[in-house]
Amino acid sequence: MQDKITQVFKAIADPTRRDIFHALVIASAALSISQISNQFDITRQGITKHIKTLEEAGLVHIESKGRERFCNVNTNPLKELNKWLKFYEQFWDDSLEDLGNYLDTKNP
Amino acid sequence: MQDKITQVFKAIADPTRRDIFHALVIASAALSISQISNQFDITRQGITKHIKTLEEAGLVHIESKGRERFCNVNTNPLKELNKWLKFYEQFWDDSLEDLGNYLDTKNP
DNA sequence: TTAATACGCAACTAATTGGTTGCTAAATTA
DNA sequence: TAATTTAGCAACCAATTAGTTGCGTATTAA
Repeated sequence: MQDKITQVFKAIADPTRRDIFHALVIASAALSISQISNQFDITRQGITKHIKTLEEAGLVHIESKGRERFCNVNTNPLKELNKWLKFYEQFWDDSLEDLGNYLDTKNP
Repeated sequence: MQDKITQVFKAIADPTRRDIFHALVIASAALSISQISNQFDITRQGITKHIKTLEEAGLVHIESKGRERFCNVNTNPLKELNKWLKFYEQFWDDSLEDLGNYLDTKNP
């Protein structure tokens, strides 16, 4: 099994999954599998597989209600990616504004 | 062909490539293919393939000198990932994350 | 009670991935 | 000049991925 951060990176490395994830975030409500697949050109089963990947990365949490399964989004695992990126931020060659932001986070 | 941000996400989604990338960053000098492969347990050809992926994502730039090929790292493409994450930052929930950490320590 | 809906599971496929070995060519060193 | 080092290329392989179709089952609606 891969480590957590790899799971999250791989989950969002796929453009379709990023789209599903985004759809869930802007919906600001739990969406059923069918509701999601209606928005995409791939089959419901294809969506289910993507959802499972997102779920395993902790980006989606599923709640069953009757015959439906509602997908709740959770953006928190993205914090790990942010933390990973943070280290390399110091090597970006950038404008003074961004350097300022960096120094602010270093010296709050 | 995939779009740029997908290329960058996929490049760093692989743990070996993250390690190679990290090795290049902390080396703060260009490393040859052999110098890199000496640090890993996979073959030189394996490393070459990973380097190519990183190169196509813009995270590595190669400079030939004699029979050697030196890999220069470039962290700038990571800015795109940061920008992508930025949008979802507003949905992060600090208390839930703390609860998650708490549960992790309770159930390791 | 029957029909429709929402979904999971399994099997299958084609393409991609991460890795290997074997070979060749160019550049450097002895 | 001969041997060694650095590296690319091609072929191959096993595992994974992104997607499909077909079918069975539970839940809801008519």
